[in-house]
Amino acid sequence: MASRGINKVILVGNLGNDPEIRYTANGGAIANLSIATSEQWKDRNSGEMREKTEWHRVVIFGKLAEIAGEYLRKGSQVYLEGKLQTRKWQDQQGQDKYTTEVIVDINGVMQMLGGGAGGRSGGDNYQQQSSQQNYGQQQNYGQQGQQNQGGFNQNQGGGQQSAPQQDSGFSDNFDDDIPF
Amino acid sequence: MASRGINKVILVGNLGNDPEIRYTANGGAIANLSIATSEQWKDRNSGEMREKTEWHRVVIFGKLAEIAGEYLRKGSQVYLEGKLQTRKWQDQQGQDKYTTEVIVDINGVMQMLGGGAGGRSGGDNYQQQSSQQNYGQQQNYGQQGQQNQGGFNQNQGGGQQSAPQQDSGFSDNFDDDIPF
Amino acid sequence: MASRGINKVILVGNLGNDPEIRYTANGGAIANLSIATSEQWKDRNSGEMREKTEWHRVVIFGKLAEIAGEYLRKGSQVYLEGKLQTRKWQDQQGQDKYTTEVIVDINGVMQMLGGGAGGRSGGDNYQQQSSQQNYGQQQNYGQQGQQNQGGFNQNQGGGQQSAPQQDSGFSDNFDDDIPF
Amino acid sequence: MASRGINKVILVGNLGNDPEIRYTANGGAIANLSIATSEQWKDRNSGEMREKTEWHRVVIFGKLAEIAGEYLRKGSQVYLEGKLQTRKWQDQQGQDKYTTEVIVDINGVMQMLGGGAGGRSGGDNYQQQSSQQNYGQQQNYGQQGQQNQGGFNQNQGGGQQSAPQQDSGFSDNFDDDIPF
DNA sequence: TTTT
DNA sequence: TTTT
Repeated sequence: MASRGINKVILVGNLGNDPEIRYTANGGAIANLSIATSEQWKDRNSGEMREKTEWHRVVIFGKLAEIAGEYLRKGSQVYLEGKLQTRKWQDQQGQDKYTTEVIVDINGVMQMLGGGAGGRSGGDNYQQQSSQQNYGQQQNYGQQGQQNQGGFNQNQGGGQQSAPQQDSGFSDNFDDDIPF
Repeated sequence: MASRGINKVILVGNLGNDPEIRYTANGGAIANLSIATSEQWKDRNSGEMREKTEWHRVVIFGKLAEIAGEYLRKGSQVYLEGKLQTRKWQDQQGQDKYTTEVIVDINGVMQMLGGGAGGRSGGDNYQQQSSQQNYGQQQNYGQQGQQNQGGFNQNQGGGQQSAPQQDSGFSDNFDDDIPF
Repeated sequence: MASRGINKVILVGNLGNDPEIRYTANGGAIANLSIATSEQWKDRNSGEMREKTEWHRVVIFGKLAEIAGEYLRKGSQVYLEGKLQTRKWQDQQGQDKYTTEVIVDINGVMQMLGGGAGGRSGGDNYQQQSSQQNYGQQQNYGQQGQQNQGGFNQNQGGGQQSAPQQDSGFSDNFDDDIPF
Repeated sequence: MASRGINKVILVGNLGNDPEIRYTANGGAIANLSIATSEQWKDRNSGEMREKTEWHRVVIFGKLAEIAGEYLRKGSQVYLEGKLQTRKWQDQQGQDKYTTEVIVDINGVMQMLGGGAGGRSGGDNYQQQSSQQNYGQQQNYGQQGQQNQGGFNQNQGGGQQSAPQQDSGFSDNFDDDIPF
């Protein structure tokens, strides 16, 4: 997982809608969130307060996606840490379009924050651990040996299926299942 | 304000106590916060969940300190962005002691988050300096106008006194007023 | 400048091209950068190393834009801190297009890093506004004149005492004082 | 690895000395770094430039520690991402002492940056992956005991399939594959 | 103790 | 289009 560069996004905002959850052929969860952050300032001419809201498209993978689907609702406040990714696609007219999203994958962080409309108050922070490229490796986490058994798979869900499934999902069916 | 290096801390946590507010001779506010962040994990041997709480000493200056004093309470959840700073001091026995704090000054960010015990739900994000007054400008950039006159002082409080006061406080009475 | 939410991007990457600099009618500088970050990983099936590069559109305002134009070149490595912003525009066919950019404005941070193709090694970190030590400078913000018209130029380089003083230091003596 | 709160430190700075590397009984590497970040500003009274350097104690675990030991030198510039941790200890007089460190563990990030005195220019970013299961371990680092004795070696280099495989890739072919 |  |  060596990389040249840092590509990090940190958002604290509220969901504009309930999360949209879908699954890859391999059972990996993917959650799409629309997150609002807003800024207010006093207009220098009118002296009135103005506000601008920025909407962020967030795509969450794996266990975090499941948690998002279960606990986040329209209005929920959430902390998210991910990376920027731009994907190209064609609309119905065959026109090239580009969409930039915040990807919260196995390296990302999600923390539910209190006070959202639909959210549970308080909230836990989940970190998927390990990195996107390591999927294959995570697969075996806790499978043998003593150490850390119960490590990843427990965090990630049931019977060490979760991460692996997801991984397969990503590598095998990525093109078909995920629209970016 | 050129600098070599980046020194940034980002915390999301809860106050262990009400903020302690004090003022410099020049009226600048200083807030001391004790912030808890905690981590949970499953012990690999026992399989039990374990938890560790880390306590952070946070020192906030200026307008943000005033806001902290007014709106944050024991239990409040808050987002903070500041920098690390270690100061040396002597205890009563003349022993050297070092304390590392997270400094949230004019470059820092504070955002109250919903759901804290004492906190107001929801919460606004305050950034001490500059900034958002200029957002309108960015949109208009190049359009001019007299915009943002009164910029900083408006952000910082009344009659452009705030930041200046604070500034004086820091430069003139720093040694006397602030114990680090 | 209260806001609900945090919208923060941190990038460390290399410029794909020389910065493109332009100026507003009021003399405010704007720099457009194309920044690459890349990830490498070992493919779990083939065992081969794979790499994916992400390109980021970065727009820098004000004094930082001037510094970028002067010191950054194709290949330079840079640390950037800004916010996400998506703008809508129409192409020649009148089709709606959306572009997401990383905005490095008066709240942003830029630090040149050593080792880039075109960059000088070493490098200083510039933060557009103030910092704790700059209190005195901020002091005068908005106090007189048409300051800050034209977006950033006044905050950052105009005739004021405050930030400008500091800025003058940078803009006037940059070549002499700063070794990169 | 659920947690309440975010505890994140981001540093870009230079090493004041060569890294100090040690190993746990289980072969896990631990690197201690002393990292400088500095700020400059123009004194508002004297008009002179002033500078303040902050020194950060950084403790790196696991594979990243090995890489630090191999590639970082006094003067090297590095990007680090970790968490704050304060530990209590007694000096020879039995006095309680507290030391706050930046912990770069399996959730941390390290990226070597170009231009350092001892560093090779360029540099790759390493992310250890995986997570908080290791927190308990960090407490024991170097002391051994049973838990995570060896710190990360199990996660990162022991007999497991998962992460270790990946790690092997890096440790075995590092010199050949990675050009820094 | 670094770096500029 | 960068970098390694």
